[in-house]
Amino acid sequence: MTAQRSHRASEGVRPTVKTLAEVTGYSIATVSKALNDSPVVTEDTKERIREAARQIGYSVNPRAASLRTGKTFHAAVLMPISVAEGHEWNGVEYAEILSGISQALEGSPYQLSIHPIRDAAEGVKAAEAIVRRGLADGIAFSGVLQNDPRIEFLSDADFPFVAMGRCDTPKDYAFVDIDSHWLTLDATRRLIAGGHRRIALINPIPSLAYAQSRIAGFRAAFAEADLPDCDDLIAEGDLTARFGRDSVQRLCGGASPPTGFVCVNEATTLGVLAGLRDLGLSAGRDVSVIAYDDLNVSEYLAPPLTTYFQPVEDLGRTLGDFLLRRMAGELPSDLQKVFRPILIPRQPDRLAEAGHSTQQRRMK
Amino acid sequence: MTAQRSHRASEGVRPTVKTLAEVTGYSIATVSKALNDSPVVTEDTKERIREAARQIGYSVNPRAASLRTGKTFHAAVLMPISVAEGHEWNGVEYAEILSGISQALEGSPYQLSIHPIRDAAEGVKAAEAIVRRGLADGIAFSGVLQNDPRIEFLSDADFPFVAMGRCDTPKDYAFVDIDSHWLTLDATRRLIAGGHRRIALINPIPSLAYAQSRIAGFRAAFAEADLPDCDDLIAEGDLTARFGRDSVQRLCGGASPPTGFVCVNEATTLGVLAGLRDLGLSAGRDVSVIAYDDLNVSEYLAPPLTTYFQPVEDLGRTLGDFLLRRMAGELPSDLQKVFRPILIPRQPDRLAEAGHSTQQRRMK
DNA sequence: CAAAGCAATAAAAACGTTTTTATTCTTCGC
DNA sequence: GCGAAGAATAAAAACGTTTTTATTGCTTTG
Repeated sequence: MTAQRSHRASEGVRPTVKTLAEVTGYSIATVSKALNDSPVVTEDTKERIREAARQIGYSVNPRAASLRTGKTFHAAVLMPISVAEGHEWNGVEYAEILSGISQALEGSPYQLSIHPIRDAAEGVKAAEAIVRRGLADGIAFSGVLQNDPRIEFLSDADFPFVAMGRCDTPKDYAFVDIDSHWLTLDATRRLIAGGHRRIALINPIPSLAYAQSRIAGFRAAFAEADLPDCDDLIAEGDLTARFGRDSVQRLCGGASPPTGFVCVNEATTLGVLAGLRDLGLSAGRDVSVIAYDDLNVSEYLAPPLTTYFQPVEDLGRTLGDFLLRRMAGELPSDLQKVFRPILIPRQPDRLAEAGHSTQQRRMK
Repeated sequence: MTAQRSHRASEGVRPTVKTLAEVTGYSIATVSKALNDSPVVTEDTKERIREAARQIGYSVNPRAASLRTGKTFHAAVLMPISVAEGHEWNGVEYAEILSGISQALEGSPYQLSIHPIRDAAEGVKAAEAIVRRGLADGIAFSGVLQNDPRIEFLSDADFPFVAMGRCDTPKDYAFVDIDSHWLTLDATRRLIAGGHRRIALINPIPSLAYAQSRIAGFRAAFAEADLPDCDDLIAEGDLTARFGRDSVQRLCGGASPPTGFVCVNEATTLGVLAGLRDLGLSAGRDVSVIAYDDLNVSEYLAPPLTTYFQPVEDLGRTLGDFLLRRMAGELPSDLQKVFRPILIPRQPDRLAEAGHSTQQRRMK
């Protein structure tokens, strides 16, 4: 009738349960029950009604059903929107996460809706709005902080959610995560085994929960080898290429510069490589760089890098699966999974011999 | 009452217009009209009712309103989900697009919901479902084909939509796009001016509308310089790094290999650089490579590349803005915008002197 | 000063479901 | 053969809005 829905008028009015009732001769109550596979209606009539529904192309109006049942059939994702200035690539492959979640939701009656947030604080506000206004039946989010207010709030509200990332809250919540502690432990071990003693850790901002796991793993590697730690070589910042480049600049300007780097994502790794080139250093020859990939990119870098690879889409798929199950009432304690990335070695990652040492290169 | 909404029980029942009516002493009709700023209710009562709404934290139930009005207050995005195998990065920064759209929708009553699709055909099915089942009030999508069935369908259904990309349909539809013709024309010109005569165009699959624009611009540059075309040096494929690398391999194996490359996105460019290295060739010395960036990445490549840069987030923001306006009834002809990327020169892009020629390098 | 007009608000209907309650019709036990 | 039980279906209420129609109480006007 209005301009907005003129498209409906052109193809006749949309069929409802009432239409279906008239067509089949049953009451709308029976029709509704039949379509919802209620046990009180006989199999024969169910089949007849379903057939008629197919015939006239009936599909339920989700908002009407929602009004009655209170369920929204929407799953919300709190998606960080870019804040890095100058359109710096921060490499967070949210498209992959969303793709994974979508795949999990496919076939379910749930729609995916996204709520943009700039930081965790906005995340709480978004979550509150979703719960209060009944915008969705469950929430997914990533970038878990050490004390994440979203986890606090949603746990207390007893609202279904799944987080990508762990933190040490007493609440038992559903999550998927990457084994960051193992990752940096293993990567640092590898470099130590290669003869490196001064190793840099390129890390995200410390408020993120996994940043702490990475630091712990990093430290553990030195501790178990009875070596002095390299806490002075931990760089923390946003995950842009610029941050990677700047970190190299800063770290290599110190008295005892690193010979090895443990990186955090594709964008920063790209920046680290660029930073090394700035100094006339070459990864694989003068220094060793180990990457972490959400995407499959390190193979194409110059040089191709040893990397820990975990397709983030897989995490997304599990996240979506967990969210469905959480919304169906499963307990958080049954919905927790930690992924261990696979190591793809592409470099020996050994300390360069003296002739090519970092210190000498830096002189020129 | 049910387990699913136990979180509501804990914080009391959610206020409705009825609550608000009881609290203020007005009827629910007046309350509703007041909240919708109807001219028939006096300013005094409006203010009183609004104040009460604030007091008790009332917010409208969108699904109830939707049921009555027929509007859904959802904007749908058809998002391609990854199909490239082996988790190859295809560089389509959908997160940026979504971020842009979100920003445009912020402050409006519209929610963003995403519908995963694998190709344009699935896109039509998704669009049909959205229209038929009334899942959203408008649709946005990208990856426009030469004869895009989604445009055909949605135009005919008179359903609001905005596309990212143009095609030469007779329908007048709303779109945002990048000036691909100009881009490849300008890039090829630049290489020709630098002395290059054999230039490769790394292109997406030909069914995409912008693939044809790119080819046309590419050809135009040779035509205006009165030079033989390089149609034999057009590579077409999915936009992965692998495709870039493989294309270099194939093109440089020919009788008259390219000395210059016009690339299509970050991932392919990365692949092209890797492919060149495979052959012992170096971009900037032996051959010239010009990139196109959605993200700001080319600065960090080895070597930093001349690039045409267009932040895709800006396109997304305009797309979202157009979609809002289209849903509000504005005409498609007023909602069309073409973005021209900016050139960021980082290399001279001149043909290498004989001593470093491509042919010689390839011998070793 | 009574009828008409108008401004403000209230009542009621409608949107399309689901669910609770009511009705009909068979069947069965005694 | 009659009441009760039970199976199948129908009727009605409810979800929370918006919108159409109705009511009330003033003002205005001839």
